[in-house]
Amino acid sequence: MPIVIDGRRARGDRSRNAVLSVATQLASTDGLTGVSIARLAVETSSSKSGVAALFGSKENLQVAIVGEAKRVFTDVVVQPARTEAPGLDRLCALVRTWIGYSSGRTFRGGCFFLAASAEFAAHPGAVRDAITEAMDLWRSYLEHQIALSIADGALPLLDDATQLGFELEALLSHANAESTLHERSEPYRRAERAIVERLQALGADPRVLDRVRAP
Amino acid sequence: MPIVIDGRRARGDRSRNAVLSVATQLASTDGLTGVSIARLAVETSSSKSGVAALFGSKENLQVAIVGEAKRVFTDVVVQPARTEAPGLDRLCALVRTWIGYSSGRTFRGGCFFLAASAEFAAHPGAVRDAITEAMDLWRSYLEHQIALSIADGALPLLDDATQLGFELEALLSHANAESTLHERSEPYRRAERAIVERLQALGADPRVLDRVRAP
DNA sequence: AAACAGTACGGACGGTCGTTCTGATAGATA
DNA sequence: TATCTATCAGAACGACCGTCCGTACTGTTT
Repeated sequence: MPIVIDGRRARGDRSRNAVLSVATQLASTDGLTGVSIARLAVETSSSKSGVAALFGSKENLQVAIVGEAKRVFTDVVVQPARTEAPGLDRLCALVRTWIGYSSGRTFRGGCFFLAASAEFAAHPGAVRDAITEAMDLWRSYLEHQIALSIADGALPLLDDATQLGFELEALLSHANAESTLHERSEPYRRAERAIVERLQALGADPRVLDRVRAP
Repeated sequence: MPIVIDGRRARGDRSRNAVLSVATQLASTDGLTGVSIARLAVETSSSKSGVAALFGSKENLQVAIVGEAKRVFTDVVVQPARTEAPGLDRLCALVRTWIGYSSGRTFRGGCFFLAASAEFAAHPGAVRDAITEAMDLWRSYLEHQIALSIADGALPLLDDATQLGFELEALLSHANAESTLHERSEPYRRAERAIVERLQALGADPRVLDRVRAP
């Protein structure tokens, strides 16, 4: 990624980011199909053809929105957890930051990727590929921390990292779904509780609760 | 619900059902917003205004689609499980029939309600109300079977039926999401395994596995 | 037989959509 | 200075959308 010195491209990037900032929010509630170039133009006080020219096509725009959401997700969920040591500590931190990301409505409609993946599950193409690539990256990162926990002996009763990854993602995404649908925060408490009890059942330090709950 | 003897209404009901049958399939992949009256007219070889007249408005059509999906869900998931005794046996049967319903693609896009609820989570109104009502009914039925299991002493280590209901729904819906997104059936095996182990950890008869797995 | 109700059609309505073309402007390059 | 290049605005396009109107046909009710 070369540093942008071209004033024209710099201006374009500023415009693109302004549009994408609005677009990710819109897409989390109305879907990637629901966000229209015309509407983005109105909300950013620019012309429809101007917005269209910035991305070339609607599909390109959708891919760019996914990329922007991935950037935000990394900033809000992954980066803050890097202060914790790799392994179980960081795994708990990721659970904590993810719940904060979802419940704090970083995106108005809850987790962007859960909304987008449900929308595009049956629509193969560049957009779905971008979504699955981002989600696969997140899953592999989660599983890596689980694998490290096993290697550390922090989860002595677990041997299948992928299985625990599946269960954690299930609980977190269901909390997101229930919370957005019923506009309540109780589901996050239920997910927290299930995760803590599951980790304890796998032989984790009982004080794992304090690491999952927000400080 | 009076029996229809009016020939005109009977004809209308036949037309409505024909449209709804196509519409539920379409909605499970393209969303309730994505199914258009014009497209339904083409796919049912009738006129656009004819289809529109059958439902009055698009919102009414969407509510009717949810109702049709609920009917199908009851037929495919709830009814078959009624052969098993209330309590843990029926709970296991419901898990089994639900996995069959989702993995067998009763709806092309996987579970209709999970797709619809994700789409309408941020859109209050009659459609979302219909979705949540159907899902709440299913949840309460699931929780009721869990409560009966507790009362039977079949889950001696469990005291919170709602919590287990949350966990089961999380695992099942995540299997649906992963399966539709990656077009694989492995997630259902992971959900099965997690559910069986969870029930066993709560003190259920170890042979609970045979009741969850398809015969 | 007459009045009414429900289903279906063709057609037209205003609106939104994504895309494309033209031209103006600002900035980089030679 | 002259030549590209990237960002925009304006205008128009064809396609699709949901809704409404008038009309015809069928069946029910009185």
